[in-house]
Amino acid sequence: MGRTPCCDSKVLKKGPWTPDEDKLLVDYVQANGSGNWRLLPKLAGEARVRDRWVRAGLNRCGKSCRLRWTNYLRPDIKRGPFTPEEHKSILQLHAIVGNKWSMIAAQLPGRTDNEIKNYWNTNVKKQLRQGQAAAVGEQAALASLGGGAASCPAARHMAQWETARLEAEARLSLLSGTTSVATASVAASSSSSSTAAAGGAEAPPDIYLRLWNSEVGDSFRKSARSAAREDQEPANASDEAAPVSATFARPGDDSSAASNVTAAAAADEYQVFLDLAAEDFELFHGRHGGFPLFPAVDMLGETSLYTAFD
DNA sequence: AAAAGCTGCAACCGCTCCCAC
DNA sequence: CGTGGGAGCGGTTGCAGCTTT
Repeated sequence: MGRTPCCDSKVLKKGPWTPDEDKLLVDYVQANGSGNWRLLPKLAGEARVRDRWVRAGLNRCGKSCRLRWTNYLRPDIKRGPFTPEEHKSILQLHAIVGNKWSMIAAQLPGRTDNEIKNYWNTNVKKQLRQGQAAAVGEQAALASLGGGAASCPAARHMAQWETARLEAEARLSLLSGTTSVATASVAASSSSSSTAAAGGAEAPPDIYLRLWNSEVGDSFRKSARSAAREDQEPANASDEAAPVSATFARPGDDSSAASNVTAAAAADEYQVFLDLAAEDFELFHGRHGGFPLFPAVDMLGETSLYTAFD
């Protein structure tokens, strides 16, 4: 597009940061706050000059400064291995939002998106691969014995989650383009645009739509919006329809909708979700017994969506 | 003991989104 | 309304440390 580069890569330093550079960056951010990353290297250097320090300042791209600060130098970053609770949360959240690492990180205090991304790409994916390999071996063995089709619980689980998530997104998108999502998703789930899931006025709401209106969904929505934009957004429900996957700011998301769900019901739904994730956690730790096919969904009486995996 | 292979993580790259003009 | 620039995000890479042979 002919856009000018954000920095001169021939002049600016790349590669690992030195302790001196770290200190320059930390000193500057602590004194002036983060933001304006493009000017930060120059300003940080000038501050040093005024203080009569010898070094010439940060010879780094502002982008690199932002990355170093947010992923490594920020004082509230938690170091060390992920706890089982964090692991569980990552599985849950990834099932809902996919590779939206920043959104997942927003739910895990002290963890950065980069850290979670690395954790996913190394640990979780590795476990998934191992599960698939084990399933292939198991399937071959069973086939040689004339047994039935075997399956990898982990692989099936991921496919199920992903499919369900995509379906929920699709339904949300459809709903956002037609009528009030709040009414459709929370009150009765009887919208015709979600007939595949609900199938009738008496059918229970889709679990993801219900989840969306629980505290988890609320938390996501909060993290997805900047404070500034929240101030500017009108309180009514006439927002333009937007893709759910892009913003997680579901149109028509207002308090009247939330009022249709009692606090107790919301807590119950959240617990159902957590219980389901607890199954996942055991599964990823080598329990290759029977795989529960969306027990939470079954509890809600909605099974038709997911039977294709059987 | 040394070389080869593997793993995990920090950092970079390129793209998209958002906002100011 | 269109355009340019800044900020942020996700994907990818490179390297240091560890393990295996």
